[in-house]
Amino acid sequence: MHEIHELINHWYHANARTLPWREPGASGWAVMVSEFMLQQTPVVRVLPVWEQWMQRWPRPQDLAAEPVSEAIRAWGRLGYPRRAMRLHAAAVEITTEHNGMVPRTEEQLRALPGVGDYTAAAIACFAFDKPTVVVDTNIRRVQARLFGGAALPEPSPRASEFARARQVQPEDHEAAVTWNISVMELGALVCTARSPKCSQCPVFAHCAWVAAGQPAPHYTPKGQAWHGTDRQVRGAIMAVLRAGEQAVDPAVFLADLAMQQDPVFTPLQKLDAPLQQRQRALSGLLADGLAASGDEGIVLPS
DNA sequence: AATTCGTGGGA
DNA sequence: TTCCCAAGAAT
Repeated sequence: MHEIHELINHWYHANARTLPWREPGASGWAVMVSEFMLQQTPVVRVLPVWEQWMQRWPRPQDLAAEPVSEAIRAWGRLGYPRRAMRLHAAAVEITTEHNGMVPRTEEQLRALPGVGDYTAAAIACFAFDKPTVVVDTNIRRVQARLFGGAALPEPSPRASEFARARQVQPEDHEAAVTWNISVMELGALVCTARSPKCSQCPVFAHCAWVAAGQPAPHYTPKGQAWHGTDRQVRGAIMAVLRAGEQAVDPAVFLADLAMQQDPVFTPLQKLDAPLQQRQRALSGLLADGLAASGDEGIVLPS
């Protein structure tokens, strides 16, 4: 095990990507913002948005001083805009409850909106050098192969995976901190979900999956439906709200009106969704706080 | 515990 | 073109 630790940590030092939130001077807030944006979103798409975000709101209190609508707009097309809402709420909480300082312990981080087990462990480790047990989709996949001999991890995270992750963690504090990011990076760059680059793997000779002859997955991942879903409609509505400067008449969202020539409405015009679904999607957004009812129509929440 | 929640690039 | 899926969280 000790040899595997050294091989992967050494591989990381030689092959890690240069990312702004990994720079030595990166603040806890910088890491936290990156972790929110990286939840289910690839690095390459996060990079430009993160840069703008940090430029505009270099501290939690800078974001907290603005309405949620600004956070949702600045989130752009990263997807899952509720993350922008939660990041803003977390910034407010940090400002009011933590004196503007991003908490350093997993427990305090975990209590913030939008921070689950993974994100709490990740921030504590990457920003504050705590030897936490970080378990993300990359780490789950690497460990499923390397130690479990399986092609893929279980469809959803299990307690046994967390237990194994803790079990294989280096004892040394500094080695453990590096291990978290190293295994994650290995999963992102080499031990990928589709067509892993085993020829480049530093622990090829130790891999249980390779030793087993690289068996196929014992299940087939179920795809994520998109066309015709409420999410698609919600996305179109949010795109209109983000792009527009003023309130939008609810009727515009709910009916196939001959909408203005304004290109702002093209996401809706390209939509082929029945009235009932539009209604449901809009209601959902209002209920989630991603949209609000203003005097003159639907607006981003203030 | 199973679902829901955006988006877009690559295979 | 269609399908996969990417540093998850909340319910």
